[in-house]
Amino acid sequence: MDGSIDDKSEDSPSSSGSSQPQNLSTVVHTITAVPTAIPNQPVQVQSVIQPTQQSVIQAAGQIQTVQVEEDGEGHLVRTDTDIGIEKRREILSRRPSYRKILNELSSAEAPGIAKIEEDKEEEAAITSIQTTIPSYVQTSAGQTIQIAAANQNELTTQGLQTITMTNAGQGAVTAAAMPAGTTIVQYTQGDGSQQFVTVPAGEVQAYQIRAPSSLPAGVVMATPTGITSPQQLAEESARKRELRLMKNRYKNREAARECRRRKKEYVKCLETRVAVLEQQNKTLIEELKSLKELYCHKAETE
DNA sequence: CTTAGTCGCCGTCAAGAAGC
DNA sequence: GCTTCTTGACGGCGACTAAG
Repeated sequence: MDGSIDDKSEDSPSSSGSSQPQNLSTVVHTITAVPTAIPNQPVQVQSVIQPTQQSVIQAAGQIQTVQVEEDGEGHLVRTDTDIGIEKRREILSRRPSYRKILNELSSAEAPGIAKIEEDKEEEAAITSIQTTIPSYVQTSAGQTIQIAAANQNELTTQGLQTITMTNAGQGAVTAAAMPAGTTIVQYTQGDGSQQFVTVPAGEVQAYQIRAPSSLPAGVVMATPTGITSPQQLAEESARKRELRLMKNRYKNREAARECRRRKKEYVKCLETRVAVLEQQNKTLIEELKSLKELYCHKAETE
């Protein structure tokens, strides 16, 4: 069950994401779990959480204050059934991202925890495609052919220096989900990095290399010139679709990596918090013990 | 040595959220 | 409304380990 957390202790302002307690003393909070599948049903949860954790979830989900009453057995029961439930459920239908959670945690926490940086690696990401795709190409014993650019000015404005066409229609390429006979068009940029596009065999000479604005810098679409028949148009659109899918898959691969990294970081952060809290709990228990002893000793002497 | 089970990592897809 | 981002779920793969 995906539950929201609502603070029942003293000053729980649902409006403020900024007024977070800075000390890490243990506070008993009431967790009001809002069932997403069974609406308006009171739930009974009590737990001990930290102020920062509570503030995180408040900030992410903008939780409202809810009425909580104690039932006969000492459980805390949520009793409000009126406005805001739908909205809250809507808000909570998806948990906030790890990036948000961890950044909130970091801002509330001591400065030891680093924030998750925004992605500023767009260029690096595009560079890494060059290290991925060549593995399909280098294993083939393809014939390399130098071709001339159809529009030299256009190419030079894109920073291209050489264009190399690699005839790589062997098994290594077909294993990479490319049709047999597919030709890889490879070109080298000014910085020495390489890019690849796929072109069906037999159509190479009819192609003009261009760089459409919709693609990331450096990725080139190969567009056939003089296509007239519906079949060629269909092939062309299929090719474009495949290229788009390849691009999406690549981006998602990177995104999944990032997501896993953030998740790991988030879990690590939580584990650290658990360790800290356990230690604090220990200390507090010891403190309570010694105070009790002191009090008993004093009472005995009087 | 082989096999089965487990674990961690990865790529992909799909769905929802967020941005424009 | 469309595109991009984020993340859960799923399956595949390799490494490791214990049992036979």
